[in-house]
Amino acid sequence: MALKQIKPQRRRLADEVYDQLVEAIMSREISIEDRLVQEKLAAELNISRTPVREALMRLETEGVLEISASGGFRLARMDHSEVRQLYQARAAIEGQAARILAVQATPQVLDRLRDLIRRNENLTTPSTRDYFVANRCIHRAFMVEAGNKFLLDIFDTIWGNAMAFHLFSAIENVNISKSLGDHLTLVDAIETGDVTEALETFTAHIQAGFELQMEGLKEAEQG
Amino acid sequence: MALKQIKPQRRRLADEVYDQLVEAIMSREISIEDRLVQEKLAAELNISRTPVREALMRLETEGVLEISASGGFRLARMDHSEVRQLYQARAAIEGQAARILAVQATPQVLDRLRDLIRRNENLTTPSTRDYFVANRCIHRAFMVEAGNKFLLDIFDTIWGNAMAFHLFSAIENVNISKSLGDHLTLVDAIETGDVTEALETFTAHIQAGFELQMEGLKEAEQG
DNA sequence: TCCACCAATACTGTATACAGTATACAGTGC
DNA sequence: GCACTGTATACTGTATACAGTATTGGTGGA
Repeated sequence: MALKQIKPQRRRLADEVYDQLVEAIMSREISIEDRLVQEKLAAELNISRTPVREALMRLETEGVLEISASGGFRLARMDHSEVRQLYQARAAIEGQAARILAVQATPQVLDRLRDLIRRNENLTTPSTRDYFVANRCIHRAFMVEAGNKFLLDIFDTIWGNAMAFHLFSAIENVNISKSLGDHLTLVDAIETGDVTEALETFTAHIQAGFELQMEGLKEAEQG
Repeated sequence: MALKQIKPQRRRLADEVYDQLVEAIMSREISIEDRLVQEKLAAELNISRTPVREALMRLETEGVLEISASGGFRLARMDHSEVRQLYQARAAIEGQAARILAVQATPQVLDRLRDLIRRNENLTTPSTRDYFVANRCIHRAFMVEAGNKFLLDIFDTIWGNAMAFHLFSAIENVNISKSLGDHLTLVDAIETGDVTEALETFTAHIQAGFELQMEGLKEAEQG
């Protein structure tokens, strides 16, 4: 008898709320001036306040939401300095993964990465949202292959933050394909086995993304 | 008029519970085989289950606790591989801070750091706990001076994890003072202004801490 | 018009109650 | 004695009720 194992993770309502909120944020259904109030959301979802509260507080500790002065939560906003800081944190985490991979990556790992990159860079119907997802998928793969669960956790938190602000290649004003064609060279840098080379290549890639981002932000402000 | 903004941070019971749990973990009042059950804790603290639940779940997402199979939470266990991963994450974060400081640190910043290090390395009654606290205080100062709130957040999470396992110089079997005398050289490395030099010095320092840690773990297992 | 003060309300934090699920355990048949 | 099954128990997840506090809005007085 070979039955599939039933999902061991009991899915809680709070998780469901969390996912729905993330989805709503990414699809811009929740805007910067919306106020998210526990009672309202609970009524809308037809559940009690308890799981809603939990989801909201989780998003708050992750930095996606912040408490509004007049009660409730709203999308945290990020100024230029914070965007820079976020990219610095990204560089720290992903750069370290690159160092690790430079030392330990096997040919099989490199193949897997190249394969995944080709599949994800080959978008037929590219919306900005698709770009963001593909970009995250590619970068996440490096983290997974590096095999460090703490780095992976931090990565997810950072990109969760970025998601809230449509950062990391999700700004419309930028020609995103510029930054999305570059990922195979990252694998090449890892393949050299040179730790510093790998780090510098990743850092440069992320730095380039940062500059594109800042351009986009400036244009968005002027336009 | 330039008054400091009063922090309107309402202190909630969940925060209190959280702090008490952290304190209890650090002072080893909670051991690895203890099971933390919401109802029991709530009764002990004479409050309701709600804030207890919140504190426990916070510690769980931080990786300090894990859900026990038979219900309740218990201290998460960390094997050698995970300890290594944690140190890798540390190196990523603190190494990046070092790179930032190498670029932007002013003489005033360097002075402040040296001053704080001298005060903290000068322990008169050194318990292992004191060492841990002093060590964290020193390393945290670098993060604060780097001025990146994301890196600081991640730092706190990582050291929160370490706290749970008495890691990062809190193992008794190791001659801790070896690693606690080294911090002024970190400032020197930053002062050179050489980004790579700063990174490498920090990485080496953390690597040395890791090796001390592993020695301690091995001795603890054999003894 | 502006400010002060008071009432209404909006929202959160905490307690408690209820229901569902998993674990432990004892009883029954063999 | 052993395997299995039903039942009690333990614990969590969710709902709801209650209380306190901050914000809003309005009213009266200068």
